[in-house]
Amino acid sequence: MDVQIDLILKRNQLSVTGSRMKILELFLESKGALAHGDIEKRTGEKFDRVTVYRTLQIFLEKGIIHNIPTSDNSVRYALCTNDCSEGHHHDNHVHFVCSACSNTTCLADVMVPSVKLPVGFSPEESQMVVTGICKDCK
Amino acid sequence: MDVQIDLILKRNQLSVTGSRMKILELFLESKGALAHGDIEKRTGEKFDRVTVYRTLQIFLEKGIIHNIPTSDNSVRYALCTNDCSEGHHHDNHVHFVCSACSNTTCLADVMVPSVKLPVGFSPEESQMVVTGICKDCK
DNA sequence: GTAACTGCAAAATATTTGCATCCTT
DNA sequence: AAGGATGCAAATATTTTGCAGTTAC
Repeated sequence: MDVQIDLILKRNQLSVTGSRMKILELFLESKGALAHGDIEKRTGEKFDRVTVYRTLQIFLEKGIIHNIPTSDNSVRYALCTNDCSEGHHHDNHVHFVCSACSNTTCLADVMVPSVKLPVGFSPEESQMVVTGICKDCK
Repeated sequence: MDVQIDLILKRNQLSVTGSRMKILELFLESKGALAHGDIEKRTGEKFDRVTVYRTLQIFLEKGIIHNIPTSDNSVRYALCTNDCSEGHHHDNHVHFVCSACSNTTCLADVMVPSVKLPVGFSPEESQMVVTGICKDCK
């Protein structure tokens, strides 16, 4: 059991339970984003589907993970960077979706550029998704 | 009945039917993006749910509409600009999602900036979504 | 007239809710 | 011990599929 996992959960006033540790571990060790289905598969079908839903839900609320935009109808989640706090996310890097393997990668070093909006629009958050071929499918 | 609607359908080798005309009309008159649910509501519940699914599906295939990324789990569609052709979309403007009214607006004049990707990644398409307060909710 | 489109029924999936039980604190 | 988390069952919601009847061309 990783100390880091323990810490993250406690910092967010969450009980440290098996499913939460396991799911959080998954996020920590996977570079990219996970869909609900990925989690069910990769945890080895150990948890109830409902538990996964509820765990993702509460991680989202606590700001441990955020969901990233996708064009298909899948919902994907990724770990927030350290400075995310409850209800206030700062995940300003670009996400890359591979059209071959359909994995989503966080390009942590590529910041989302800011754009000039028409008058009347006030931005709160920007997200950017680039589709293409990732380095593993090259 | 609008000539434009007729033209768009014929140009894409689609039969001109009531539901297609109506749904296409909805897209033409709404500035922003529509979710499946919006379409069911705004057409006045006239069409079968399945027809809406199938119509969106074929519009998507033909390149009449494209889907835009969202962070919540909704799937939204917007009209393609004129130069979209089958399987090859050029919809390079930014989309704006209002966190108050939750409408999605196409910012046709704001292009998606290009970013430099890490080595190994080849981009095919970029999409950008800005969340905030739109000019109507100001 | 023929091929394509629609609507209905139903299947397959996905998500949410309630509640009794179990586990963390 | 108490409150929260889990798992099961079941209620909802969403999307897909098959097929017979209807419509556009």
